[in-house]
Amino acid sequence: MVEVRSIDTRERILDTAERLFMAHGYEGTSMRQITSEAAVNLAAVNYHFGSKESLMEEVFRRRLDWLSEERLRALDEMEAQAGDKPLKPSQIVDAFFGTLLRMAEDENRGGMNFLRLLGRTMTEPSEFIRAFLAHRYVHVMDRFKEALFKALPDVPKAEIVWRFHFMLGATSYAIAGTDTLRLVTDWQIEAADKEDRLDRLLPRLMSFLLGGLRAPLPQFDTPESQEERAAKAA
Amino acid sequence: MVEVRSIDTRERILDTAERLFMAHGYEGTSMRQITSEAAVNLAAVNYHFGSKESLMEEVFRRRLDWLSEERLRALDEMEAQAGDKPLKPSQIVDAFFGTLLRMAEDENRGGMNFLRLLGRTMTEPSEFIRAFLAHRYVHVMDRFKEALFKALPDVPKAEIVWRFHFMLGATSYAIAGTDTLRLVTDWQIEAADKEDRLDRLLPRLMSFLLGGLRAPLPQFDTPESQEERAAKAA
DNA sequence: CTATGATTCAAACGAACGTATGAATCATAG
DNA sequence: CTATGATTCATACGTTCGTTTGAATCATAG
Repeated sequence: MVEVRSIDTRERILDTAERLFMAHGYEGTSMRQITSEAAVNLAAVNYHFGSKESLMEEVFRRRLDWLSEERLRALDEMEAQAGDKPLKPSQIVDAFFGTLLRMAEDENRGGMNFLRLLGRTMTEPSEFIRAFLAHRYVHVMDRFKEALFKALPDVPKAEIVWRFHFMLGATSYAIAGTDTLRLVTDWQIEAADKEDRLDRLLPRLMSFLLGGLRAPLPQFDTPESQEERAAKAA
Repeated sequence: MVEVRSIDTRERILDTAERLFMAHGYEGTSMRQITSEAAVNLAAVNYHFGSKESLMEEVFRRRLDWLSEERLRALDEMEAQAGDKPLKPSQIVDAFFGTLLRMAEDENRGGMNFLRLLGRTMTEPSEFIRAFLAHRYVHVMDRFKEALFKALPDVPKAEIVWRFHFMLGATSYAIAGTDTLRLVTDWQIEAADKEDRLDRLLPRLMSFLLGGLRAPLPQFDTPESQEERAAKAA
């Protein structure tokens, strides 16, 4: 067989790059940092991946290909069980965001580290990686969009797309989480250990996402009239 | 008077840096790009600001000092008018996030460009700028946290902090908006012009945020029991 | 054992980076 | 008009960047 030494090297590079890209960003991480911490030669990245950009793409591909399949599998199962009936919004949200967060519990699939890298990258201005993600996983987004359209037939499609977008943002921050949260508060929220925090994050986030997804529709007028509706709904 | 030529130079550098930091990130933007596009000498940044890091801090300080005052002023007015009674959550959310989005309509205060830079920076791993923001504006966050605690006395404080955090994330994505949204959908949401989109964004976001903020509390158990509650509440 | 292709290695490349320097140029006060 | 301090300028410094090269080393097939 070919590739005996190389598999270890490739994986070690990917693991290290994933960690450093998360900690310092793409531009802020140098090839020398990666290869040094991975204990491989400087030229190894270019040999195995071709370039720094291709390495970044592979870091994402390794995790997201699996995640996308899991998300679609979860959605397929639910739709098969529901038959003709539309899914509940909570099912769709769980298939998408729940599958993502449950991925964080599996250290072999990148754990929290990769999720935080993902969340940060979505807002980061790295043109090439955003273009890569957009083209490679657009079909997953489309499937979930369509599912939400069917589940919420009375809500304008534009509104659903926007709220899906808002949910992505909330989730991104939820994942980046512990660090950014210190910006909001210096007060110790919970002394619980990491496992516990992760267990509690999913229910917390799901409640928030579903509340936002099913909120009364905006009226596109003065804030006062919106306030009236909100007060009435409460 | 001193500083006649320098005021123009300073402002031109800040404007250009703001735009380029938004487009390519902090690490991805070079001093030579900034000074070249601002039509000033390469040494001008170090002369006027001392270093690239200090320039970045000034880019934020110039906008956020004003924004923080506006936010606190809005909150002060509402609390004065409410007397002893707690504010409505929608008022607090509008004072914080509404003030932010209305800032985007004022091109003299940075417009959408700065807001997108801000949103991206919150998830970006630039240690020094995150630390700067955390220390300089922590008192604003604390004021709004306390206001939410009073407005929602039955909701655990930890839950409020988390939901405030989720709201920040949703807003960050809402602002980054138009670009990232193409990742969610290639389909043309609205052909409306920029002004119109901005007008509609605030009501859309406010509905979502308030829906999330007032969602039923999570129970930290199985997803099934959460689904039951969600169905009952709908 | 030997040949072959895959992988690793040390070293170097040119380019771009942030910063520093000292002279030139400007605006203004006396 | 002249002196002074603020600002601009061209240029260079030392460092680090991503990438390339060609030889050395390895694992395996014949």
